[in-house]
Amino acid sequence: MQKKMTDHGNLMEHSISDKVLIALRKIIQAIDLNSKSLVKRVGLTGPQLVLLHYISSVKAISAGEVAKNVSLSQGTVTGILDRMEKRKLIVRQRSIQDKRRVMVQITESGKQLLATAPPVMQENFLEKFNQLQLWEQTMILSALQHMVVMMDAKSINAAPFLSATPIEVMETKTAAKDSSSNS
Amino acid sequence: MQKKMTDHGNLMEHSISDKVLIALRKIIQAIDLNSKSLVKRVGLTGPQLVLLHYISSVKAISAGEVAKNVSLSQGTVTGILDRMEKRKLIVRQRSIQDKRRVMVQITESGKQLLATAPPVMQENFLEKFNQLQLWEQTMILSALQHMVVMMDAKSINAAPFLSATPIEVMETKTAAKDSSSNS
DNA sequence: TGTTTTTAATTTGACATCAAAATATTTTTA
DNA sequence: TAAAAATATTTTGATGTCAAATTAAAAACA
Repeated sequence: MQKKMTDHGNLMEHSISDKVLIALRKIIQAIDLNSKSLVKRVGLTGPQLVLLHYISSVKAISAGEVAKNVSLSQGTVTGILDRMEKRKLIVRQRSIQDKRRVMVQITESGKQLLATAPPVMQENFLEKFNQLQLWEQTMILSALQHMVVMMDAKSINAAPFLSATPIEVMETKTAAKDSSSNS
Repeated sequence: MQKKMTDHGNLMEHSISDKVLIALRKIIQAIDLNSKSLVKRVGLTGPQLVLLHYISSVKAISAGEVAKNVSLSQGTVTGILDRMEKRKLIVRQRSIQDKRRVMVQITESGKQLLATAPPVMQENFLEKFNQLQLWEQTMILSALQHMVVMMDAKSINAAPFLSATPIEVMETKTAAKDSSSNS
């Protein structure tokens, strides 16, 4: 009666892996909630903010590069850019050298909005996290990274949530057959 | 010139908290990818599978209870149920005692599908996780739970991803008043 | 009894997300 | 040069997600 069945409380015994997944789910929802709250506070969703940050960190970049660097699919990025363009936070312009490409740039009003925007991640979280002892931070990180490995998340090359990590414009030479793309 | 900081003080190089967030993102994407791969393998998405598991574990349950127990919003559940009903994996039926409520039940073909379905979470992950030493599992769990607290995830009461943990209709709990819903 | 409030579910509208298909434009090849 | 292959983006179609609005019914109230 205590092991596999719940008599009437929802307190059935979860296995550790169950608990892990529950925690994971809560984290995911927290992130999602934060994105929704961002909309109200800034009028931008989390993903939009991530993209905008990234775009603002380089002078001009192609849509595909953006997608790669924030690790979203091209189609997803197209949609997000659409919305941001409609609101004049960014501009798109076909490249003249290569008319397949679409270059993206942040606008003045995009910059302004960005200036007033909170970090992508909950300030709340960052504050608390940064107050932890270094060993604690490290432990959490390593636990998460262990999770990543176990979940066999492909090499997703995810960009961070909050800081717009450039990756350096690289507009000069993307072509050719660069063979050394290992990491 | 690349070593500077952004306006908001975010480091260009990844801080630990950045890395935490990157890891988190990868985990989220892994979960999502798994859901997408489920569709191909079983024809059900992750959320659908979670719901179906849950529904199969009780004789009949209202849509709202389902939502509560898998911690999704009512509207979300309505949509998922719509799709599953269309595919005859479940049936919906208005309660006679209380015509606001909609009772949900799994069908035979739902059961059959479920029987062939893999766990909601990557088998891959579970296998690896369960091979870990207990202390390692515990450490990971506690790290995640620490994250949850820091993210101030409201009490979400999330149901586990994979095991359809009943919660057993909990009729006695909710209201002390009406006791005439014997089913 | 009738009115108000509460509750359950669905609808609506907005967003994110992906794979796959469709377009447009190089680049490569024959 | 013309045809084929590769690349960059957008579209399409399906799903999930939520809050807020709506609809229906029950409960509380006066």
